[in-house]
Amino acid sequence: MQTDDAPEETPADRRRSRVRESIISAAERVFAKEGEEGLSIRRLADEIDYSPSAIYKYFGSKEELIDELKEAFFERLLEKVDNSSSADRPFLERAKACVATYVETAVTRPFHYAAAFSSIQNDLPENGAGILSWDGFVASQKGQAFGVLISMVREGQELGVFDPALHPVIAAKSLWAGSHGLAQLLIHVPKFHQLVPDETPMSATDFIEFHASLQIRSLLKPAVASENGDLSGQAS
Amino acid sequence: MQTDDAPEETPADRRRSRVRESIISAAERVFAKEGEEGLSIRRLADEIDYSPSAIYKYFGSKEELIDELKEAFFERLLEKVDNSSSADRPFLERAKACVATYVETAVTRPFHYAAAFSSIQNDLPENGAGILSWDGFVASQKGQAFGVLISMVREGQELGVFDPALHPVIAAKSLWAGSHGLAQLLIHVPKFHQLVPDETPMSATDFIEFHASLQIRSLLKPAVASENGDLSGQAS
DNA sequence: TACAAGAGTGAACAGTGTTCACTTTCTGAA
DNA sequence: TTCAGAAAGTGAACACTGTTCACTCTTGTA
Repeated sequence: MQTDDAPEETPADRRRSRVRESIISAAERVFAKEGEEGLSIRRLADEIDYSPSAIYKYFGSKEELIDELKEAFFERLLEKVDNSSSADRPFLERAKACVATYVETAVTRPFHYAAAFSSIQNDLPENGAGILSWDGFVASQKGQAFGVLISMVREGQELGVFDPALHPVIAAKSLWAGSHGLAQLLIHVPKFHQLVPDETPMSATDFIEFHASLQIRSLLKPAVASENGDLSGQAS
Repeated sequence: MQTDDAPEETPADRRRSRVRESIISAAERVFAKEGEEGLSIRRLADEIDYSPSAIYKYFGSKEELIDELKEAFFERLLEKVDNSSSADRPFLERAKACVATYVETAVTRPFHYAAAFSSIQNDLPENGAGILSWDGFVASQKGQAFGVLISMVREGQELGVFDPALHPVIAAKSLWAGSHGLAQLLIHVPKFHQLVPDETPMSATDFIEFHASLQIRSLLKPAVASENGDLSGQAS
């Protein structure tokens, strides 16, 4: 971002961004495998043959570095979800794929996804308006991915398959909650998807598919609900 | 637990468990307000007027201490959910209340709830059978709360309101994912529940209620789906 | 009263993120 | 080409963290 809009790019600039990139890619490698716990500045410095303090010439803090990893991840996530929602298929299939893709991508990089929802900021009661406005939110990567969901709900309503009584934004939030929850449980509860008493194990993909179906079903116009069958909950 | 089944309780025992309790309660106080980040052994020692190393005479590690806080929290959570699901009300109301209570209780102690789902253990591919068996899972506090959901789904099916085609365990997992997701988003996304473009803010409680309704609706037998109306998504 | 078990302590270890004075390297203008 | 100044890079240090360990002191028991 800061290299593109610069009118001139000197060799020093290129050198700098190359070092910066090497830090990022080393961080990405370690973080994807071991998460925030395994990623220490000293270790990172070791891997790229610099001193720990050198890293602070490129990133203000460890948090800033990790934020960049998370943002890049959410960019990929948004892209994938966006693609899956704009494919050339029947609407209900696309809707399901949209939710499923979100969960699948999240699970691909568990540490990235989990870290993005790890910090708790207790909102100060003084700033009554709230730190996070709607506009600020939709501008973020998270918000953009959320925006895809909203338009999906709207489309479903226009097509007459989704319940028109639902507020699109609020329904989308429910959808997001459901997808987020499944992703989190798959990430944090070891064998979540194949956790059953009797011997009918299910693949993660099948479970994601099933969950997506259930979620979409909850939004259907009551009249058409019966037309969307096949939710036996068994792997096909 | 270890004090009750002891045949004799000497004054030393009482003294010991009193100190232990003071550690726990100080930890609880700090953790509830500031989470894992604010809770350091040295600070805890300061608050109870002991040396840091003294704490290790009572708890093997910081993690062990926090685990106890989390377990106590999940005990409360289970109790509340259990109560709400066994109240004397129409089934669909109870079902909704069950989900809503889970989310509300989780949000009450955000740090406890978030911490319970914060560690990622990459399951080693060698132990193919999986670390977490079904039996081991239902024995845990999390598993017990999950068990309540399963019986709720079963009851709904027996009453003929829930889709009999659904596998109760798998449907319950979807339900859990949805509830968990909402709780997490309410905790981690600052103004999640009142995040709307136009001027129709919603209270957290109302949103939880709405989400619970949607979730229950996804399980309804297709035929009766139309009987359960009023999901406009607006605060009442 | 003597002895052993337990409670409690202070110092230390190994680790963390971060800062800062310092040297080295590079670059652009005189 | 020279030279000032800005970057790049460094090592030592600071203030933390969880944890351990040899040590003292208190307590209960034989």
